[in-house]
Amino acid sequence: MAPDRYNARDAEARWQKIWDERGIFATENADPRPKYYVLEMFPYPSGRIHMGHVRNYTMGDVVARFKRAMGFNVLHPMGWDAFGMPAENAAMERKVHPKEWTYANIAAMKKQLKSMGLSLDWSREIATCDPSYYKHQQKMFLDFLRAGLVERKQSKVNWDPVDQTVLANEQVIDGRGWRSGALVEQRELTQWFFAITKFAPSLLEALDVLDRWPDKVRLMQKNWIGRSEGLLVRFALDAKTTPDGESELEIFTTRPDTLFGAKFMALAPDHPLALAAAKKNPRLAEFIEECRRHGTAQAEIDTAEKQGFDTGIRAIHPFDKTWQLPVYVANFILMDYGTGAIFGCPAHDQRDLDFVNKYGLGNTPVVCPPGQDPKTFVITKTAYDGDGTMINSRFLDGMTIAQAKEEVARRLEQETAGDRPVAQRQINFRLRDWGISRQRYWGCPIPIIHCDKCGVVTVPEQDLPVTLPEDVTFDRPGNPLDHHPTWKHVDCPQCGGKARRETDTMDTFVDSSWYFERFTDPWITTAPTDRPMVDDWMPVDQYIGGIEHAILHLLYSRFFTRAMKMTGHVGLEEPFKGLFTQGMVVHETYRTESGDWVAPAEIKIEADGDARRATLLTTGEAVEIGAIEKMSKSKRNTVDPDEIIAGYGADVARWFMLSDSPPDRDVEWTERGVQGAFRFAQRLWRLAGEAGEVAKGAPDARPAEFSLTAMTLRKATHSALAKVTDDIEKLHFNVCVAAIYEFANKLNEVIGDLGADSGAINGAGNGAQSGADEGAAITPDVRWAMREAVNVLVQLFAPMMPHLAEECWVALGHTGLVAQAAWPRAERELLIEDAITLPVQINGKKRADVTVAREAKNPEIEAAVLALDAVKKALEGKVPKKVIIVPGRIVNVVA
RNA sequence: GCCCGUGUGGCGGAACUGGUAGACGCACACGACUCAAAAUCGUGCGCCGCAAGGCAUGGGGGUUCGAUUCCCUCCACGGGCACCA
Repeated sequence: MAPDRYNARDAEARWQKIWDERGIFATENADPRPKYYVLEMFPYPSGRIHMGHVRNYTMGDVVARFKRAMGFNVLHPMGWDAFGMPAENAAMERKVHPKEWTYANIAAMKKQLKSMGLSLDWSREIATCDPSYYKHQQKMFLDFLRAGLVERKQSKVNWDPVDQTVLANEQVIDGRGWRSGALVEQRELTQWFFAITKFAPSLLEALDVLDRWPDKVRLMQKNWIGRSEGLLVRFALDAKTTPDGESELEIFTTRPDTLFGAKFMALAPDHPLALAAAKKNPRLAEFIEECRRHGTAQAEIDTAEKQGFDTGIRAIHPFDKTWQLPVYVANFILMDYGTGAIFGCPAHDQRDLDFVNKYGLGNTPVVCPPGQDPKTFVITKTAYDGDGTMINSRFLDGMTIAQAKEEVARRLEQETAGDRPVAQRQINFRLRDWGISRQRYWGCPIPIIHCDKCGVVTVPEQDLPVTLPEDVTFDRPGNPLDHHPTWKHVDCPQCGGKARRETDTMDTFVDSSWYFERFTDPWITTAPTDRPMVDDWMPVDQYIGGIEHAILHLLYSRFFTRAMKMTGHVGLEEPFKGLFTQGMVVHETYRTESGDWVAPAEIKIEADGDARRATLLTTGEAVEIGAIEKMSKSKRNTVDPDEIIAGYGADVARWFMLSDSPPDRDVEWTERGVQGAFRFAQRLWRLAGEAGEVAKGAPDARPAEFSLTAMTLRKATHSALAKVTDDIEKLHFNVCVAAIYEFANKLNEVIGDLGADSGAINGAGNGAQSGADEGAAITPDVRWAMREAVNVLVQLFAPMMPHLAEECWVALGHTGLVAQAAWPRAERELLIEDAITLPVQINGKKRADVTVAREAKNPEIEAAVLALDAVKKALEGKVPKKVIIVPGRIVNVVA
């Protein structure tokens, strides 16, 4: 007899050890079964897992265990996104080496992950900070460079003058460095870039093919890539007015139709023509300097007024040589989009309108909204950007916008200036090249050497990896690689003369852009990937992670895979076939009267009628229960996975994570909910024991006939099985959980009914001889159906609560592991009933039910329905106007 | 400002392609067991109403025999982008 209570702590450690010893989750590359690659976004080794990890990895583990049971060769690996700033910060604050800190964290987190009972293949574990990993990344950098996918160019960056480093936009808070608090400067720096824009069309178009990605993420990427179709137009300049006799200005526009509404031209402050003009005009130079100071701080952009400076330069309208337009430098023109110059049509662009209203340049509407009288249509404060008919536009008048765009493009393409056409069609993207240079130590070194004679020289491949020096110091600001006394001083591989290593390292997003490909064969030392292996395993069938990576990580990975294809390292372009973005784990917040945040573990909550009261455990002081928010250290509303696992067990934590909310929405972690999950785990344990008793002595062979009780059981079994099978596939874990509860309730009910005959359950323990007497209520077919039911029950929850499932599996007399058992097949034909009960509506409101044979024809059903008292009463003897019968669904009588 | 999403009992949520709204869980109430508590088991639980019945999926309108589901409009909350020409 199994014990009454399930001891999670004991069982979980035991089963984890058994899985580990038998190596059942290590995946063979040479396996004839169909492959399935499930991957959760690998963690940054901060030192401790948090509840978000628990949720993420539980979901992936359910998929992995389910697919394994379905007969797939499942790849489910884990690794560490191990480079990054926190390690350097720890080095500065605690005088511990980044490497030491990182590996200690990895060890601690690995232990925690193991305690969750995840079915991971640890033999493929990788850490991106390991030279055996980043060596290949350096190799690919060189391959990309040869393929023209890496560029070195000047770019504006956020520069922290105190820490002497580049900051990402996210690290600039209110114009100040997040660590130093220093005012951030805009600096022009020479940086390494990946030419992601070369793939912009492909990255955009392929989004349509990613039909197993959330629409939301596809849309976000689409907007981020930002394609727009337009016309590149060369405006002639009045050379008398230009600083150095420049004769033309090229602009990009998506609205060539509005050319006759032009009132001015505008240049970005960094535009070459603006800079040339500034050399001869100190006041303009001052204006440009002013624009630069305002840079990228977002709050400023929000409120910044449109400002301009008339350069005195005059442009000539492409359709009218006598029409001159003033050329301004304006603070709202971006140098790195289009050509950094525009023509302004104030009537149909809000920014341009704001601008002319400030400088008194006027506006002329050229698109008249439908139903408006062109004679009276005026624009004052609000630009019109809708559809309409062209007006005030000479040969374009009367056309639609689309016709006018086409006509302008056609005419200007034919016209030439010099020997080139005045205009050409162009597609522009918002996407920028990916700057990967970071002035940091704890990252992948860029394998480049700078030689005064030879210039930029690549590190020869036989010299890879370029490893990080270990003897570095963090006692002063700036890049420790740059400070290192010897590391950067090398001989030039080309001329042998004195040269310097590149001291910038790569953005950590590079590290995470191909780890999923490395997992397919992390052992190969001669290349980043083993082509047959990577081609077999990729793409990742199901990738699971947070929505916060919807753009950067996922876009970079899509780029990187394309670049790897181009350089021969993989055979595909899209790395992730299915993507799932899970919601966050949120928790109530608590604060004392003095306003201090208090952790959930420090308080006690009591029911007070319908309300709840919280008090501080230590002092009994009243605590206010606040909003439900994302778990964060600052609000102190975190719950430590370790404590939950120690107290309730990993299975309970996993179950609760899956049970309450749909996986793509936020889930609220509550003590009540965890206790509910704990109670259910105990209930399953008892239920498996009781059901096992009933199932004892069940015949091996499937009975030819099933009694009503047995059929009830079988229907419940296969209904639950069908539902859970379908819903795991769709990742609707919360619905699976509900179906398992429902099935467990049903099983419990049947056992209760059987148990009503005292002694029945245990009476027929040894089959035929005693079956005749006291065991009369429990016939062999019922025992057989019960055995089927309880086996299925255990298998259904096995992906979610794998330890408890193994424990039950043994108690049911199985010798193998449930983790290795094949998923049972749902006999869906059992779910088809002979007689069906249809709801009967009268005028769309449900009034009765009618039970008819499954194959009953419509006239029969109609007759049965019209014979119902409720229907007769409603019709009051009249003939119904209409009777609608939806087969197998519903009947609606229209009176 | 532009784009997108969400809105169902006290709470989390379910509902296939337009077909019985509220599965399942939590909370709550009552009962059983117990000296007692916990655990467990049973019953009830959208709102109004004694009942018959009526009203209910953010508000208003529409399409339909029938709308949580489709369309229009308004409101609230959440997310993304943010001077992209």
